[in-house]
Amino acid sequence: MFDLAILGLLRRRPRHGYELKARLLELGFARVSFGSLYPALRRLEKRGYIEAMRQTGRRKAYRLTDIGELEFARILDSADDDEDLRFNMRLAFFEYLEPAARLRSLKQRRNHLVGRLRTAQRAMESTTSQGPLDHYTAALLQHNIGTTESDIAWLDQLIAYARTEQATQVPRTLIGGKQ
Amino acid sequence: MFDLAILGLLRRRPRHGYELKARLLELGFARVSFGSLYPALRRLEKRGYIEAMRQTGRRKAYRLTDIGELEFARILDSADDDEDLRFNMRLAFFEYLEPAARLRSLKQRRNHLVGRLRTAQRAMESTTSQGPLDHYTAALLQHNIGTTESDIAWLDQLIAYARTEQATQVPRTLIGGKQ
DNA sequence: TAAAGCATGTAAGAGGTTACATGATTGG
DNA sequence: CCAATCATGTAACCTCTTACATGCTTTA
Repeated sequence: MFDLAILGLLRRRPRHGYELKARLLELGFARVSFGSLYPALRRLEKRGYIEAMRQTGRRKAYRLTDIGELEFARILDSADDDEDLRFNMRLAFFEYLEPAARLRSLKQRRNHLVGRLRTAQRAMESTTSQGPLDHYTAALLQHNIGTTESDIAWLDQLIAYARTEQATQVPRTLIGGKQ
Repeated sequence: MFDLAILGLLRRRPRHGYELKARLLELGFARVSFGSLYPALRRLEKRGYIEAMRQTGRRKAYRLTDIGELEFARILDSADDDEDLRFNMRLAFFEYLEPAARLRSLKQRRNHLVGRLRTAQRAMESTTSQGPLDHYTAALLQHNIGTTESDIAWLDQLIAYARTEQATQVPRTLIGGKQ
């Protein structure tokens, strides 16, 4: 789960485990325990994606290897729109994705959320039709709908931005230079 | 993870596994696979919290036992504010919690979110101060702050509602009947 | 009667959680 | 020098995921 986050943070510069945890917290990934972080680091090291470099004292900084960079690019580009946290992690490293891939990724996520919104709305209708809901269940369903709508609106902003990025880029080919 | 949800849905009435999945989807818990649902059902059965009652054909409906109801109450009342999904699940079954416990639970969750908001704001400041962020990371941090603020506002509404519930209740004791 | 959808189940493997254990470094 | 914090690590347990396998029931 943290593979993407770890590789992404190490891509910026080498860091040790304890520091990684602080960065992850900043990015909004609260529940990261050392019991999962350190095993994850060793797993990634065993697979050759990262390399340990002893630092002062007990510290053990890791740096991203070449195949680690490839693996990072692979995970970053693989569609994974079902889980919110996973999408957010990918977004945190969007700078390493090329503009066209960004746009594709954002659109896919949007589609997914639209589907989720429909599900939520249908749930609201069907449960309401068979008798009045208790206040808290109704509040939850309504909140599900509201947050999904607001997430879609947010994505629309990101999509609009991504489009301008593409438009300002020099086209790779002279054909199909659609702005 | 689904224990609370399964027990809560079975508390309303007996259901079979396949149906449980549909109800869970309605409540907004999208990622529930049969590979986790059926083992969970047998786990709960082994512990005596639910009982199977064969239905037509292959169907196997489960009903909540007495100790299952106790276990449900225990999980429902245990604080668990760190994970969003878990809190939402508890909220979906708030009707089975007594008003005082609801209010306590909502306040705890609010406190937790306020802490998360502070973390997010500090992250925004500290990362901004050391050079400009790339657009998407900045958008993510800003979005973290925004959704947390909006969740707090939502909780404030729920807390206000919970207070009126308490106020309209007949006080259990004549002493301390603070409205 | 064949296809699609309903319904349950198992096995292997990956990965997370909690709890425990240890050692280094810094500040009062 | 003691406490707090930094820093890493292990082990047992649990649960989830994916993939596979099976059989029933409805409807076209």
